[in-house]
Amino acid sequence: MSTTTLPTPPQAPAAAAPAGGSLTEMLQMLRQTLPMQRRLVHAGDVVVQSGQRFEWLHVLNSGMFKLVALTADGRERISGLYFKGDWLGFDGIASGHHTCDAVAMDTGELWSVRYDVLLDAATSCPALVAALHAAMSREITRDRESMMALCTLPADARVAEFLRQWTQALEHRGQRTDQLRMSMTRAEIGNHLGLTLETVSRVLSRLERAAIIRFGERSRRELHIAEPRALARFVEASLARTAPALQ
Amino acid sequence: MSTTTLPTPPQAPAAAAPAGGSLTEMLQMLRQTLPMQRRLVHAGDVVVQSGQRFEWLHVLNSGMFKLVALTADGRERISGLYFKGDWLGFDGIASGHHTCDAVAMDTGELWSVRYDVLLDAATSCPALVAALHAAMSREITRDRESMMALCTLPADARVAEFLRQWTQALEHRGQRTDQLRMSMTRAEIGNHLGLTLETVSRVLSRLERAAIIRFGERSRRELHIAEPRALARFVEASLARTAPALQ
DNA sequence: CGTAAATTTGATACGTTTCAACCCTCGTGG
DNA sequence: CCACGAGGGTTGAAACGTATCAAATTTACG
Repeated sequence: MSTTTLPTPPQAPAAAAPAGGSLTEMLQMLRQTLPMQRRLVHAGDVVVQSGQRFEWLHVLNSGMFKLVALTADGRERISGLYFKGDWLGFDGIASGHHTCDAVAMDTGELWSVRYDVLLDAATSCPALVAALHAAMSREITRDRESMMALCTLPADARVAEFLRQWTQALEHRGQRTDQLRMSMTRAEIGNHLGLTLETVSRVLSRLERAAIIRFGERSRRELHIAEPRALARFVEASLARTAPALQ
Repeated sequence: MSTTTLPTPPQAPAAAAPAGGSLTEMLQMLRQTLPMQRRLVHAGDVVVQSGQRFEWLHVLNSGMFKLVALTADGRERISGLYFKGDWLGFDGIASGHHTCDAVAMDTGELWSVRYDVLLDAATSCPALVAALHAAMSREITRDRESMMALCTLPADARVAEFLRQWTQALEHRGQRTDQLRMSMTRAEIGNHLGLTLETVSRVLSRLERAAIIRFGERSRRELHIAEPRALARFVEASLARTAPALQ
């Protein structure tokens, strides 16, 4: 590596400060500085549609959304899950049109702002730019992390890692992580993970037998997770078993 | 191309206009409005390092880079390839630190600008914001598209789709698409695609037998692609064969 | 309640990995 | 000049994991 570090000026730039602050701070800041349209959504509501002209950005105040992408050959894939504080609509900025559907998975509240309005407001409020860029940056790193896990891991680890990322997302938002209400069917989970619904079902059963998850008494859509870290350990164990492969 | 029309009347938002204009226009605009540090890089140079404090954004003026991510358990994955006009470093904005290595794959020229300097300049130049947002948005959609292909497809289609995306990237940059100099080893390609190097090798041989690609006389690192669209057709054919599965 | 959808579980088929052998090219040094 | 070794690449046979197909069972919902 002939390239040494870049010429770094001595004074510490503000650029390196983690942008955006806490989640609730960001939401409060947005509400105070932007004319947001707030509305309630219900499971199944499509709030962004593929092909639609890009005009709005959306911020989730509550609820959960899935992003559904359509491949060239007509199959559709769930490319991500979104929670409180996440933004929707970034995909439209570059081309002027959206490339995915965003679908509500339960009732929630959505804040929407026109992109041009946001840009105007941003010129007089640097915190707004910081929040926007932080959100886009997070989206990039999050997608990347998700891809790493979902593309590489064997089925066991893939499902476990999916649950781990989910609980982690809840944890970051201060919500309880010892139980999950899965609003997705096994087929949807499989679709998202690149597995069949049967494999997902089998892995969940295996995770239950390993006492890492427990199903709700009422429904196997509810998961109890006594110790979220057990999921991470399970993923590592799967890798240690199967992957001497490096590089 | 309406790159400079940002503050707009409410009815017809410029937000929907494809931002950034052409690639050469964007590069020219950047050079004129920003104090960029230009430098040459060579194969193997690490221009961004994981863990490094975020301070700079980089724009590729020429050459090709790979982004290398490290998983929690120490494996490393090539999470993307970058070409002329692409930006590097967005992953650092949110957290203040980079999460990937960016490594040059051949000689090229890199333009670097401090993020805080860019933000300052952006307040007086809307086109700069537009270009930045467009680049981030493109990164999001590109990663997503790449994930769709690389996670879902069977090995044959995965390699073919990888080549297709590569030639498409070259096409968008006005470079010749009938031949590829693969600066990656089979192992690196496999690493990126989630396949073993043997499988990559087999698929490439199969693609040659199917007369979709031809190897260079000198080296099997050079590919001739008579008709890039044949790659797309091959991907579709693979899917038609294996995937009655929908939903 | 009754029916359709969702889920679980098993047996088998298929594709990819693994392991192994061999080839080729290139640079080095005897 | 040729022998040699290392790294990259190709190809084959067997092992493994997941998909597929096919039930049986449970759950959701009008």
